[in-house]
Amino acid sequence: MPPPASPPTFRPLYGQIRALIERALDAGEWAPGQAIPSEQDLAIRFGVSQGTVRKAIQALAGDNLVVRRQGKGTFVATHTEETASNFRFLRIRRNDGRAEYPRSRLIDLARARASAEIARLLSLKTGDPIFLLRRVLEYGGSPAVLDRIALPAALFRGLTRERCAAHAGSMYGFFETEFGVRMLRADERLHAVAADADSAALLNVAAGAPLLAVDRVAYTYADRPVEVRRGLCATRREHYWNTLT
Amino acid sequence: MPPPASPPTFRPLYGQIRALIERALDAGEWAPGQAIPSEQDLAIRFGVSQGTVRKAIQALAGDNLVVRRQGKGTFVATHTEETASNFRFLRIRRNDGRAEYPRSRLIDLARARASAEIARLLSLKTGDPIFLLRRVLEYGGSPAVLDRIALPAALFRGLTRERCAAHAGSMYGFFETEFGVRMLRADERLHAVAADADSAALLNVAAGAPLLAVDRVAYTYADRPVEVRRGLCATRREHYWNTLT
DNA sequence: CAGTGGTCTAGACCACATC
DNA sequence: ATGTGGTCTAGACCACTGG
Repeated sequence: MPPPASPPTFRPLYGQIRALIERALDAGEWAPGQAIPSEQDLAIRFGVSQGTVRKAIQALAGDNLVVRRQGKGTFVATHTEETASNFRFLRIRRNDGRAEYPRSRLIDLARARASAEIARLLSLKTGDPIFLLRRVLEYGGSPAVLDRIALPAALFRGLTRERCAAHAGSMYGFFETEFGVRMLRADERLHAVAADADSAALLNVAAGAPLLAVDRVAYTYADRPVEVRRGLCATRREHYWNTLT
Repeated sequence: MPPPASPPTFRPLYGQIRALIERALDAGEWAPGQAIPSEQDLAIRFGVSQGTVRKAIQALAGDNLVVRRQGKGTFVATHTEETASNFRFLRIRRNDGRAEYPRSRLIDLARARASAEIARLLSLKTGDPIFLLRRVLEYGGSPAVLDRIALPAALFRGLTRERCAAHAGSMYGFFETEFGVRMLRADERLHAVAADADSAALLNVAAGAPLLAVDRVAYTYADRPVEVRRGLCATRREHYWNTLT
């Protein structure tokens, strides 16, 4: 008979170093977009070899928590760059293949209290204060996506319609810069639904038209959930893309 | 003035080794599910160090072309295992979270000629012979997905309704075992559409009901396209899931 | 027990960016 | 010239598997 399933206590050194660096990132020791110390410096700091630090950093880079640039250094990942990292989590593209980032238009912003469902997804208690905001993404002036976004009020103190509307780029860049909330990962579930009258008007489609509903929960460090959103996408000129491996 | 943009000719050694191993995989030197030679053996064969072979193999493992198992060896990836690898490319899950693999039911199978669109996607010429098949995926006896699948006839000689219906598991396991065609990667584009009468009947929904349309092109080694399919999913009890990083 | 992949280290050198 | 990350090597040892 086999032994009674001894716990898998083994944890490689580079995994522990990775956790230490990740904790430092979470604590804000280095700002988004800024360089973290060199491999050599971190090796001295943690008392391990450079190769072990390298494996730790490469694991972090694999999860997009940092970005490595040969000859320059390793940088804390950010949503605020001019490049594709700005819209890292945007899976909506134009059908014709034209590379174009959408324009965001705020519809409304309100304080509210978390429903049981929202509370569960955000690890809050039912009735905890949240923000609810709606916005539309437009491609070439035409509305394509209507997002309803729920945020824990505790993490977004001072969020106002004005500050929100003033920001041109991506939502997550805004969250990162203004509130220090960094989105690292998100889970999505997609359904096909019929447009209700309200959404249909905002998306400029007929009521009842088929829409792509994208339900997302976004997480920051240590898998703490910090956003729940539902996006409704009119897939006339746009689509949701994905690659399977 | 800077030099006129010399071509980036640098290619790391482990990348070249990776390409050599990949070519051997493509040539069928080792069968799916079987072990490839050990790192040490491959290092001798290619005249490089074990560490370089390791990096090459880890790159292949990262793309799911092989699977590494500590203490056992490195194995050619397969779609025919009892585990999750059987339905590696299936992104449809039940809403209630119950882990359940669907049952596949063949609707029909026909020879046809590639349309311009299909030919383009499969790198064929318009009019080249293809197979067109339709099947339904059922969860707990209820139809959830209707797939229309186009395959180049040249790669699937001898495909018949009987052989197709006889196979219980995943489509790609069937393709791998019976025709030696290994699906390695796929691109998907999702739209929301209204159900036509035919699809609605097969999916047991009302005509005009919103459906999730999943358009997929699947590739084998060297990015050769070998399948085009459109899946129509009634997302009542199921959804399409994705993780963003 | 032997064989496999996994970890850790140390050193040398390469490619890239900046000064 | 210097400092960064990237590659390549060599060797030692660890964790896991199966005979």
